Amino acid sequence: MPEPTQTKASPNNMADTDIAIVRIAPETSFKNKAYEALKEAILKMDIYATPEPVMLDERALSERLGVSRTPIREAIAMLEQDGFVKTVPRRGIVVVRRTKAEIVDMIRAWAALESMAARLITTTARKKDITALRDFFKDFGPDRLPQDHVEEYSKANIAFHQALISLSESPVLVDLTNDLLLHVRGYRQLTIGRKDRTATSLPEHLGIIEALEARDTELAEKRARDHTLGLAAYVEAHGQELFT
Amino acid sequence: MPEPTQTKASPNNMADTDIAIVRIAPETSFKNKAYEALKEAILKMDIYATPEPVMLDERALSERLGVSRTPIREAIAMLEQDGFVKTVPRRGIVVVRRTKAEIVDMIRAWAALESMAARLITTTARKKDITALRDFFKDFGPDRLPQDHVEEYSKANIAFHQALISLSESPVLVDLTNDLLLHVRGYRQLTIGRKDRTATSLPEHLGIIEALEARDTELAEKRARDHTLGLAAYVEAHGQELFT
DNA sequence: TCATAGTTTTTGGCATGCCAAATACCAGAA
DNA sequence: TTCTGGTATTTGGCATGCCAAAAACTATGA
Repeated sequence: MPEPTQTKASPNNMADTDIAIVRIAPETSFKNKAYEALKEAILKMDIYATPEPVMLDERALSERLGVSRTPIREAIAMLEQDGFVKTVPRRGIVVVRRTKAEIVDMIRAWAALESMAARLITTTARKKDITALRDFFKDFGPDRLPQDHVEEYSKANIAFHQALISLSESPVLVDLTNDLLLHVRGYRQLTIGRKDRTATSLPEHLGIIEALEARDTELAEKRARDHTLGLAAYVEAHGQELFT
Repeated sequence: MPEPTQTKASPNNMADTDIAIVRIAPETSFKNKAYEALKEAILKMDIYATPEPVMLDERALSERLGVSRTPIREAIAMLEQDGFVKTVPRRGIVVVRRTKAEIVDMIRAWAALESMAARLITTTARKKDITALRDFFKDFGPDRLPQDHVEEYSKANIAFHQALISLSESPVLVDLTNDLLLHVRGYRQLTIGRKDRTATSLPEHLGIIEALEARDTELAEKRARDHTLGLAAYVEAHGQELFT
């Protein structure tokens, strides 16, 4: 379960000279530093490139990061909760590889969460915030097609989806989808062949925005859901060769 | 992110005398035992009963469980990933209390996932499995009203929802909702005043089942969503006095 | 009595070292 | 050369002990 993303400042009213002293920087521990470092490293590496499973070594990592094994082990335990690694007792720590079915499954869950976000947005978000979603695609149009700038469009795409979810004002939806995205994105071959999907993507995005602006709850929900379910179907249909 | 629930037996074909030797019991480590024990303890305690935050002590726990602090700390790190506890550097480990807004938010996410499950079920589940969902409520009817046996109905209720999600054959949906349920259930005052909601619950459940049987994807999704969103609205409206 | 400086205690963070299981490696026999 | 038994090595699991920050406590003085 995700943490609430916020770090609420305690509203305790002290004396009159209350200068919003929140509490000095928690100086992130080695454990957390190791967690972040390992997580980033895992997301950066291309897990699906090699047929052999990717292994991690506690001692090597501790040496690499300049800390003892203890904080490393705690970080590994956290990553295992996230589902990024799996430690096998006297064998080693292996970076988890997702099957196509699992990726598709995750995208479906993502679709569920995003459609709920769309639903909430129609009832609470401000008009200007909704309209601002168009800016993510302002560099694309009939004269500058997304399919001709796949990499760039891909970034705008992800930014759009994250901004969309954020508009729901729901920390749980935000955190859950971010977690899912991390897993799905790790499967970067998703980029391959995305070209033929990119063409339909932009109009669908705009359709979602329009429904949101119209405060059409049911339509916005449906469009958001179908759009992401479309991706799931695409991966399911065109992804087999990408998994060993 | 949740682990896939399965523990797939490796299908490596050895010699001819392959007697399905799967791999001796992994003998769960102290770390995992501690994790399970602490998790259960946290879920069992009534966090919202006292106004003071509930604290945990590493040393006390290690003594209590008869292990050293190391596996305890690793278990704590895992629980922190789950969002059950929060360790504050030189202060202690505090069991996280959810605000009403957070609980409502979680229920909404749950609604999203469950409606997607309903959607999937209409296209893949077997008729007999869907019909079997009625069994959870076979002990209730016009002559034996749910609101007269709230405790019993509550258990049937949860069992029904979990069985429903399972029918989706989606490990991700199952794991995510289970995680959410653990947090929501911890807020056990949810039981209070549930009596007036129980009356409408049963018909709604049956309505969901009917839509599933009719393979009406849209209707099943809508009914599942609205049912759980109804709970969210209920908590939002009637739950303020339950949070300090 | 109350404020304050100084001391002790508590508490999580972390380094170290040993253990046993699993594996890799190697020499000797067939 | 190949199989086999045994030994060295690797690897995660865990116990221990010390450290510094923060809190609790105490003695001192106005």
